[in-house]
Amino acid sequence: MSKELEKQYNPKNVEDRIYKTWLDGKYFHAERDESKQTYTIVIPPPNITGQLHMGHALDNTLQDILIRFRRMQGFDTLWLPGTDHASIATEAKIVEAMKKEGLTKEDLGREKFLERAWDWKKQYGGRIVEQLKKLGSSCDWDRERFTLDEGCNKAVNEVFVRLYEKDLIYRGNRMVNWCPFCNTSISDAEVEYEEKDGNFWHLLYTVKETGEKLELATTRPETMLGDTAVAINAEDERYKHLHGCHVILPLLNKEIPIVCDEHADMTKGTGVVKITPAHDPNDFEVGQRNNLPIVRTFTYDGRLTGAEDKRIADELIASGRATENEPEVLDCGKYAGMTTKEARKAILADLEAGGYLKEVEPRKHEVGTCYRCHNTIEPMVSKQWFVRMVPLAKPAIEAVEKGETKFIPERFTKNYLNWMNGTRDWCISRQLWWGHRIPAWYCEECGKMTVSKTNVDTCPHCGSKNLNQDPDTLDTWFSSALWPFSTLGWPEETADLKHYYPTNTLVTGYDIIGFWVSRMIFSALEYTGQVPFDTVLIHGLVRDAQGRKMSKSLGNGIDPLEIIDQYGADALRFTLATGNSPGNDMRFSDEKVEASRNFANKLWNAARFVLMNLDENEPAPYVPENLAIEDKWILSQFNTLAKEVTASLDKFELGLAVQKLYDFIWDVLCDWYIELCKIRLNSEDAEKKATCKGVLVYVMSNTLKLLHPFMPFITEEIWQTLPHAGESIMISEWPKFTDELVFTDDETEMERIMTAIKAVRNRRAEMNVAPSKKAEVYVATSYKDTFEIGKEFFKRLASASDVQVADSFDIEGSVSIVTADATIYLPLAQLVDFEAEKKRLNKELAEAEKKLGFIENKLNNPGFLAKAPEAVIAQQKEDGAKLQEKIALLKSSIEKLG
RNA sequence: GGACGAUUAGCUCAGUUGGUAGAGCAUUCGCUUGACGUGCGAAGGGUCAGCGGUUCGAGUCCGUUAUCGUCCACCA
Repeated sequence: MSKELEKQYNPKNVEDRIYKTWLDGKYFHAERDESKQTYTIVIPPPNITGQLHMGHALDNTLQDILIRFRRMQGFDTLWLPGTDHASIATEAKIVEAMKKEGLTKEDLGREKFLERAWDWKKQYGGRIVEQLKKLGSSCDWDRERFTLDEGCNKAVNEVFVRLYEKDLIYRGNRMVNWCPFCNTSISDAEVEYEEKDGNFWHLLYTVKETGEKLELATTRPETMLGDTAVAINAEDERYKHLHGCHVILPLLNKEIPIVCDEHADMTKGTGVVKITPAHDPNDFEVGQRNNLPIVRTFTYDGRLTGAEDKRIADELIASGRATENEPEVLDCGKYAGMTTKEARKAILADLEAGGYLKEVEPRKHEVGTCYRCHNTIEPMVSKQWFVRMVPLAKPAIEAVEKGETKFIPERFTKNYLNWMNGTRDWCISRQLWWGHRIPAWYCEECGKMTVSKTNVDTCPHCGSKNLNQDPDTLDTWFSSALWPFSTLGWPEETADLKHYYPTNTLVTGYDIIGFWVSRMIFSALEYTGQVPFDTVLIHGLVRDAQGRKMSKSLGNGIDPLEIIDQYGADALRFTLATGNSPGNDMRFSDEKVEASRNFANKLWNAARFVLMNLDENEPAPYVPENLAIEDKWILSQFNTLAKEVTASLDKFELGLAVQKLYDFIWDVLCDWYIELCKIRLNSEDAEKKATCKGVLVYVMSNTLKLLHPFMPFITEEIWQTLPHAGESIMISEWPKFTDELVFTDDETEMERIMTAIKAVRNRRAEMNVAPSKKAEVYVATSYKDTFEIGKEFFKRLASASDVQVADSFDIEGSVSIVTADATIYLPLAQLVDFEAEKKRLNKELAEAEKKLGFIENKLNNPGFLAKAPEAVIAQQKEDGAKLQEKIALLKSSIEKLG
């Protein structure tokens, strides 16, 4: 025995050590090799605020499987890692930490705040990277990037300026989603709608000209101070007499017009809508169409505006520097300074007191909330930067329609196209400090704006030095959108960019197709003229055992690191890869990980068995001429496995690939081949022993290779102890299907023996015969040669004391077992109830005849014969013939019983 | 309101060119079998949600209904 393994696999003794050898060997590092085909994946950069969760574990397991597979296949592979600065999440964390010291952002100032943020990044930003390593991720860490590093920042500025110059980025007062809690605008994609209980408040506005009361409903009465019109539909017969009239806005006693607009739907409510252009997206549009003033009544921190707010706005307007759609601001008087919630209460009370509140109708409705803090979003007109989406979306839609980028599974294409087709201009400015600062400068002298890739200290319009850079930063997704090429050096024409771009596969969850995938695609097309990747592999969510989404608030998250600690990274990876089909959610449970751990242990012990049987100066490769039937059988099976696993991986069917490996290793290799090997290994025949060992080593080490992408640690550990050439399994050659290992006839013969053995075991178990009670076995068959070879197998695997093979036997009072190829007699007469035996055989006969009838029906069907493929017909004929043989044998057995 | 997904053994899920169904766990029976009890051998258990259609043949394709779920949508 040359080497010894422990009786149980202990991942803790293995994983960190192995990972270090991979790092030391530089196997993850991509060296550009022009002679090879490239395979590139860029990691979806995890947030630096993040801790590894199951979603990351799944996402990175899938990526690592693909990368390891292609690497072994000989591709020049690059898996490029990195992290995302996560502007809003990180900033919130830091603000929170400062709060404990009694500090605010403003106390510190921008520069000091950013210092803190970078310190925080240094301290915690690497945490998730270390956690990815625990999983076994084979990323090229030498190329690790950060969305806020110098290169990415350069790319961001380049893109911003180019888009600005093409008028695809603009600044203006538009309706945005404002989070008063995070104190920033967020994009449409970042709004989550939640159903909440609310009311329709039916209000009465008096018509100035006629004195009648006009009824209208609103879900947000607190916005009424900002109403600058009410709208009716021009076709609405009920209100035709009011065209051109006005209403008196309650509480303010302000006269506002009644306008006709398509937005007013005659079929809903009373057909009258109040219009608040500053605080409702629809109303903003109505205001635009009807030239209504925009009156802002909310501050950016979610309170009602007062005298000071009005003064600032008035000053701006007076200065002449206000831009298009600059809102006026109302001094809300007694309501000033109230939160919107307080204001709702106060305003409703006053409306009621004034007789303006007709009715309160309870109603559930969808309320927009901030994806981060889940507070209610206030729609607000605000001056922000936007990306003009329509011209950018068009090529991105076409590229996917043409199949330049494919989604797997295919159905997500529709999801993507819907998103792209419906998308509105993208609000990209954020009132945050942690992020890419907008490269625009405003001149205090002439008021003009300059957009530039580099710092501007002199105004190009007037020569003034009195310039201020825009204080806002860009949406985090703006930099992530450039990730596939900014990380490779773009806008420089770097060697990496030329070699590895466009990338191949993007692996991500369906939840960020809109946020991220779509933006990468249109960005890549715009700046690089190519799609960023050819395939998007979409996976689902990992849910808990009850099927609930894992979340912090529920506290039902399962920590992948704890699972790794308890069961090993391989078991975790195997669990995530197995039984999981693309795009579908999966449930995660300890039982599943246990099953994976058991599988690892099974493999480990199979390897132990092989090693126990090798001695110092072996291994010699097997000699093909000496191969036994079971050798040819396993080699042929392995050969098929290699073909199928490769095909499955090519098609991104990782779950199927892993299932095939599991079945092969457990059911074929361990349960049959290793058991059969014991016969020769325990014999004294040196040549047979050598052949057996040679085949064992061959099959074991090549199977390990196929399994390696899924379970990298254990396969490496075992492979290193087996005879091997090369430094590491992860850079060894991927097994290929080969004609030399096709042994169809031997497989067929082997199946005959196996079927018979299973039938004997089955009978013995039914009759409760202890395995220790050996019995003679008589095999009556026309395949005498085959069963002669199989004699020893029966002894080993079917508790046979001795085996006789002949054309037929005439044995009284024995159990008979019928397969398609043989009738087997067990002389266990004393255990047999012959009546029961007869019944059993008759039952079997009936089943066989039923099956045969079904097949014959098919074969007598002219339609089937004419249209079914030949292979299917041949198969049916063969099955039919087998059944006929079996039926004949059953009949004769029954006869013998009398 | 739209789109998509799920519905297969008690539970969790596979099933990819349409040929009457598989795994793991659970259950039952048996096993000190010299790799492994994180194991070995065996068994039971399914009109593949309902209905209709295409087809020689449908879990698989089409239509429809039901239940559950997800995403998207400006409905006062």
